[in-house]
Amino acid sequence: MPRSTHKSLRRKPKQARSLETVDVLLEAAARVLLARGYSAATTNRIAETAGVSVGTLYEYFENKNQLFEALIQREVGLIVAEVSSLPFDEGASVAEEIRALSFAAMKAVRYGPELFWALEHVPDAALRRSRNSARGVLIEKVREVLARHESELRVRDIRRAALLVVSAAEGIAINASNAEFDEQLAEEFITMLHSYLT
Amino acid sequence: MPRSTHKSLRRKPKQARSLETVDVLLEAAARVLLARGYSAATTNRIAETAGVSVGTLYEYFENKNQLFEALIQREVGLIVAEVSSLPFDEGASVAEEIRALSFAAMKAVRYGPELFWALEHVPDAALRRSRNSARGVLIEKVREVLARHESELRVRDIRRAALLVVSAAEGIAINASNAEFDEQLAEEFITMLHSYLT
Amino acid sequence: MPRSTHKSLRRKPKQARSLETVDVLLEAAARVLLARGYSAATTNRIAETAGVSVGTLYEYFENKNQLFEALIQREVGLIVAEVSSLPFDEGASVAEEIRALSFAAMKAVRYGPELFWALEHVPDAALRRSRNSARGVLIEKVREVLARHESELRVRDIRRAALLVVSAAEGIAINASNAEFDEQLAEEFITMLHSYLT
Amino acid sequence: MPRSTHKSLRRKPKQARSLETVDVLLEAAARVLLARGYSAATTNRIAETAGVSVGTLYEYFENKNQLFEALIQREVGLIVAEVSSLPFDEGASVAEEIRALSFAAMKAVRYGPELFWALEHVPDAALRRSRNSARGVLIEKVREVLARHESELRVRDIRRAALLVVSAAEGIAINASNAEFDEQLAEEFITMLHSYLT
DNA sequence: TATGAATGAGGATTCATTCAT
DNA sequence: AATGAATGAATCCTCATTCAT
Repeated sequence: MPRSTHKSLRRKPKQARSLETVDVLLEAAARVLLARGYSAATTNRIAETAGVSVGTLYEYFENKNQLFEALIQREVGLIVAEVSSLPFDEGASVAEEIRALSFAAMKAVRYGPELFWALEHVPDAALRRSRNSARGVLIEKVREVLARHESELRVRDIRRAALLVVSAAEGIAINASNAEFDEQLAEEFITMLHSYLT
Repeated sequence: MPRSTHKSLRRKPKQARSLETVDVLLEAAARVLLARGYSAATTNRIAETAGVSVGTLYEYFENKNQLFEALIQREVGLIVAEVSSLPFDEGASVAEEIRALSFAAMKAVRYGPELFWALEHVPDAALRRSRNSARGVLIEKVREVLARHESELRVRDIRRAALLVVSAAEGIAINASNAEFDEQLAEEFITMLHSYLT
Repeated sequence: MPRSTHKSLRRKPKQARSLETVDVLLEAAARVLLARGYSAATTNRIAETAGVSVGTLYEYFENKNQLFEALIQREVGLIVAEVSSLPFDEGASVAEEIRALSFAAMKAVRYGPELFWALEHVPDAALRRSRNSARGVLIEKVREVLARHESELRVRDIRRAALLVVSAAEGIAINASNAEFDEQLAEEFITMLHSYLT
Repeated sequence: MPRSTHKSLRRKPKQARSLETVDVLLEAAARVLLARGYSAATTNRIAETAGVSVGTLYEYFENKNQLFEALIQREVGLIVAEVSSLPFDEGASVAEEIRALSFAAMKAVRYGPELFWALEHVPDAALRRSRNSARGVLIEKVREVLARHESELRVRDIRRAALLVVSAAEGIAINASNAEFDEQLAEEFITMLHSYLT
């Protein structure tokens, strides 16, 4: 599985060092975002946290938004990759498949949902698009699973059901940072999906 | 039932005009927020949109955050009020009650969920609290409904179920601005809740 | 002895009430200046302290500077009046006369030298002039005293001596708010003048 | 002897250019202050006068007050340094020593006393402290001189005498900007001190 | 490639002043 | 005469971005 490809970088990283720098910057962006919030996440602070100069940051990213865009794409990419690489299990039930899907997605959320939450504060339409496209992938994946089990299901409009499932999951993820969220709530959610679908 | 109480204003509005001005400002803040996003929602722009001068804005609000704080509280207050004033219907089923609750909440979201989404960008902990307290009210309301119908339900932990229901609803509301959201999705959601709960 | 005449007022105070208002405003200006410093002495705050509206303040004073100008003139006027009204004592020695002069001036400084200090922060050339003219009066008065005793004195240039005496006194007055300043320092000052002059 | 130490700067000047910039800014601050007064000494104007951008000003100074604080400390430091470095002359009389001290202090007042006068308008307690500490150094220096000549003196309380001398000098310095101040007044002042002390 | 000093447009906020009531 | 809400020019300060070294 290839690492993220970091498209649309200013300077194409042909050397190992450059690739590292990009990752160090994204890492720093994530850390600053989580630790101090978006309004404190200045380019200078991120560069400093990354241990490079602002100038270097701008060698790799056209502007601040593109840095966050890249961060989102990296994190979203991880989720998509994780979900896409799920082994295809012929004999699994809908419940089992949805369950596997959910946990695969959760596992890929490296910094916790808080990072996504913080990333919402980035005021750029492009980010909205990135996020939506990630959701699109998830919805599609869920739709596939549902389609494969169509005969077992009560729901008629499979596309809509997938949309509903992913949206609901998102709502729960968003609140995951709250105290009351725990493993059991995740299980309860799967129970809900199960009783809804079958 | 008064529309809003306008607590903690800088200048206590004793005259009718002042009261209007506050509302005009909140209205303008909401409009600018929706139309141009948080980062473009400058105090000058909001004042201009409201048709008053910046100075006037600062007559009524200590600072920018307090303006948005007031906006959140007003909107959240509307939801809470709407939900709280639901007529108590002895004979209603869980499904009916949840349905009524959902639509009451939706009805109170005057500017659509987009406003709440945009308000998340306000970098102030107080806002997070306001929003969370609103969710708390909704969760409690749902819990009450569930408790009243406990015998009909399959779920054991009612508190957790309420949390799940509200979180899922939030996820759907957040995506409500997308094209695919429609009345039918809302109905489907209620179907999901119904099959989960009973 | 007439009260201050309050020249150059916007609205000529023909009625008792107006005259009072002016004094109340000057009083408030002095109090705010002493209590909170010049930068906190806004026209709104002064009016509020005076118990009137800003509008009223502007009925009586063209602008903020003129208010302070009037305050300075009032206070300086008191000093000048006090010093001018000193009884002419034929038989007094230079030392006695200078002593009397010093204490007369000190007595007239109603709010303490701190007010003059604070008034220095008013950024207006006109005020500098007011203050200087007050010094001019004092210098002239001292010069008269010295001239009357010319035969007893060592100093040749009486005008210069008067300038020196008043300037030195001013330096001591400015530091009068410091802890170490006390009655004895004042006496020591008079001793200094005495040994210098005779 | 270094000109100024530039402590507590925002950006530690590691390069020659930075060090110059700080001095250029302080110079500009002094010039603007003298030419147009405190209320016209805006950060933008000072930066412009210095030939740099506002941003640069804020690279080196946390805020406007700190800029003036640094200016005061630099100028006060010059006086203290000049006075402290006075050669110790065993055989000198009190009069000669005081004379040397006075002229040393005057020489160090680069922009004339007007700058100190203008700096009084800076509304910050820290500045008051800086100024007072400078006075403290001068008083101490004078006290030392007087103590060394105690046997020749009439004054009993040497500390108080030093306080009196410095305060009087300050009063004269403050008025030094007036037309009538000249070299002869300074000499007359020294005469006064001499006749007072011995 | 990397650096970091410099830039300056833009934003939040204040406050002297006005004027309709 | 008095009021006080409204005004908006002016101020301080930030931070994304550039560019000479």
